[in-house]
Parts: sequence; C-alpha cells; structure tokens
Amino acid sequence: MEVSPRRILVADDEPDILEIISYNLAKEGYEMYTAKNGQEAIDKAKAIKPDLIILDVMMPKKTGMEACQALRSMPQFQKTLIIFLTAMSDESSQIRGLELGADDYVSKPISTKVLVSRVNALFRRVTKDDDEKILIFGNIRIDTIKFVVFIDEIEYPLAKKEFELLYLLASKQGRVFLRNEILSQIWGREVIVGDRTIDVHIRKIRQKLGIDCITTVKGVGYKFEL
Amino acid sequence: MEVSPRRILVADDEPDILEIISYNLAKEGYEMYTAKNGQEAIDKAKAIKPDLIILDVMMPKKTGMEACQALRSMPQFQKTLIIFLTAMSDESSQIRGLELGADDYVSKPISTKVLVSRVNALFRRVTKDDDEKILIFGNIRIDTIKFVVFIDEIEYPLAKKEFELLYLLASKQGRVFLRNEILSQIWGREVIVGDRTIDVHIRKIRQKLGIDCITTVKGVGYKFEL
DNA sequence: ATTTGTATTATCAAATTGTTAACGAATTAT
DNA sequence: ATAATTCGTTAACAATTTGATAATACAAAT
Repeated sequence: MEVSPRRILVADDEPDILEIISYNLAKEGYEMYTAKNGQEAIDKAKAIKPDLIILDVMMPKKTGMEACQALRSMPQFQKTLIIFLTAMSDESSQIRGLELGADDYVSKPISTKVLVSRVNALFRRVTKDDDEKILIFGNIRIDTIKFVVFIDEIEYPLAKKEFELLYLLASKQGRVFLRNEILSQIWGREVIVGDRTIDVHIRKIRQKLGIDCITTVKGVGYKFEL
Repeated sequence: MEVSPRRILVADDEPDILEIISYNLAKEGYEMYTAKNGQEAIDKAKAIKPDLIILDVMMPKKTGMEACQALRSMPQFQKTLIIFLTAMSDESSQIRGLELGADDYVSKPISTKVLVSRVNALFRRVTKDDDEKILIFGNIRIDTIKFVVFIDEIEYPLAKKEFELLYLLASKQGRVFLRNEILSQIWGREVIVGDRTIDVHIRKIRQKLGIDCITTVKGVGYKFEL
C-alpha cells in the first residue's frame, strides 16, 4: 500500500558529510534533500515534508537542537522522525536531544553502515498510532478519531465514502491519485463501480467543505492541494 | 499523606529504548528499573514489586505476552499495571494482549510524550478508582459512584447497560466508537448480541436524558458530543 | 466541429439506523 | 417463595441516509 519513497532531509554544515549521507541513503532507495544549516533545515522541511530529518547538532545559523525544538513546536512535525548527529559522546547532549523530541542519535564520526541501519530501523518501527490519525494543513484538520473535518474549528461532517476519499488524497498532500488507485484503495480490488462515481463524491466533498482543496488533473486523477 | 515513589519496570531488548523511557519517566518522578528480556522482567518484578510494568511485545527469552501471562498467574501481580509496547497495529495482537490482562498499549515508535501521559493516566485511574470516576461536561455529570447521570442537578437513572454505554462514549468525548468496539468493550469478546441491540440502548439513553449528546456517524459508529 | 474528459443534477436502490412492541430473564419487592 | 417490576434482547417495520448510475451540461484540446 505504501508506494512513494520515504523523504529524508539531512542538515549539516560540512558538504562532505552531507554528500556521504545523501549518497548512502539514496542508495537505499530514499529520496534525499539537504540543508546547510538549521534555519535552512526548517525552511526546507516545511516545503518538503520529509518523513525523517537528520540534524547535525553543531551548525551555524541555528543549531540542530534549536531547529529540532522549532520543528517540534509545529503540529505538522510532531510525528516526523528526527535523528541527531553529534560529535559529543557525553550523555548530557544526548539526553538534551531526547528531551527535545529526537527519536535517535548517531555519534560522529559516522559509520555509514550504522547510520543506514539506524534509519532503516526507525522506519521499520513506524506504524500508525491512535494518536496520529489526524491530518493538519493550516486551518484544515482531518480527524479520523472524530470522523470529522474541521476548517477554522468549524465542524464539517462528511459521509463515510466522502471522508475516506478525502483522507486518502490528503494523506499524501499534492500527490496525484489515479482513478484506478482511488478505486482500488477505497472500493477494494474487485471494483464494480464506475468512474463517474468518483466525480460525484469529489463534488460532494467540494460542496460540503466549500473550499477548493481538491484539484482535478485532467486525464489523470485528483490531488489534495491548498 | 506521604507516598513513596511509584516503581516502574521497563523491559525491552533495545538499550536505546530502555534509556529513553527510563530517562523520561524518571524525570516525572518515577523510580525506574530495567530488564533486557521477558525472563529478566519476571525475575526482577519478583524482587522489586513494581507498580507498573512496561513490556515490549517482541523480546528474546520470553516475549512480552508470555511474561505478562506468567506474571498474571502469580497472585502478587494480579493488580499490577501492565503496558505493552507494540510495533504491531493490528487488532489481533492487541486483543490477545487484553486477554492476557494488559492495562494499556503504546505503539512504536514511542512518543515519549504519549508514553508519559499514558503512564500518568493509568496511575491516576488507579488512585481515583474508589473516589473519583465522575465525568463532567458542562451541566452534565456522569457519576460512576452513584451510577447516575445528572443534568442541571436533576437525576436521570439509567439501566446498567445504558449507563455503561454512555460512560464508554463519554470517556473519550468526540471520539467515534465503532460498533465492534462498543460490542467488545461492553459485551466482551464473545459477543452474541445483534447490532440492533446497540441502537435500542442508544435510543433509550437519548430518550431518558432528553438531550442530544450522542451523535450517529452512519456506517461508522457513535460518539459523545455536545 | 469533434472528441475526450469532467461537473452537475436528479433519481433510484441499497445500506444503515430509528422506533416500537413483545417476551423471557433477571432483579426486586411483597 | 411468589409476584411484581425492571432489564436486555430481538424481531419487525419505518425512516433516513448513502452510494451508484444515468443523463445532460460544460470545458478544453485536437
């Protein structure tokens, strides 16, 4: 069911390290992005929405810890995995890192083998938790627990199929879902329903929410976008 | 009244996780102990007599579930709180866990914030066991001690099943409970009763209370909402 | 102008829930 | 112990909501 590659953002001020890490994780099939300092890491994270962020502790502009703290304060990065790269082997910095919400840390000098296996291990453990079934995009909140969509804290109840459809699209913001994908994801393998059915549900969502958050990509499918 | 700190035993085969959990719960004032596998957890539990045991499901020597079963069979651990750490999100393992007597679950990857709040909540539940199982929502009061619902200080007596149902829904305000969830929570795992039974009880609650506090989510379930 | 693809609307069938009444089981009162 | 009452469940049917389709309108591309 999971198809798109995991996105990883690495932030370090040493270009060599950036390159080594990127190269090795890309080889593992990850989609790599880089940043040269803490501030850039934050900015890029917002745009890229990575699944994992690797932060060097010592960086100009903003340290890894400051960046981590800033990121964790934003709702959309509350569940994003974060790994610290630290030259310090003393526990105090590691503990501080954990306190700020890091999921793991790797000490310098890095062994690419160690890093890769830690990254893989982290992803292997990712499964949906009850506490993370809520999608937030600015003033829009898609809440699977309450089965309701909020826009500016106002509740918009959707029917089951409508909600499922919206949740599917929003779960990968910006990604275009082919009509086939939508059908098999929501209606199952043995689909009997016709293509028009999707349109009608899309229409109802647009109508009920009153905002333009689903974009039609003619001849291809639909995507969630703001 | 002076209380000795609560003792918590954590068992996991990954030293990092052990450290993260220990650190964060120690910060909360708990007295932490660790074990590297299921067998060690059992041995240490006997010596330490912890108030809460956190067990990773997947461990060498003895799995968390095996350890739980072994502990629960000993009289001195019948009332000890047990939390499972599970990477699995599928119900089957959670259901098995419940059967074995777990008090809660936390899915991996662990958010320390979630874990800490769950632990605190569990202890809160234990202490308030006898004196404060009362839910209050504005002018509505659901009083488990008196087994009665108050609305504006007027008493509305409910039958047992009705009360249990209302309490379940209200215990997680806004959260949708699937019919299956309701059935297994209130009627137990070996459910024989039909689906209409829920409706009828819901109806009686609505009728008796005279207010609209239960919302139907068609095709999904019910939720408590004001 | 024609083709291709999507939007919109109305309509109907199916799925789901609401409601009522009835009846045995469990509980309480006599 | 027996009668009276309450409770939990089910069945039957009504009411409602939902989902799917067809028909038509519209838009863009060729």
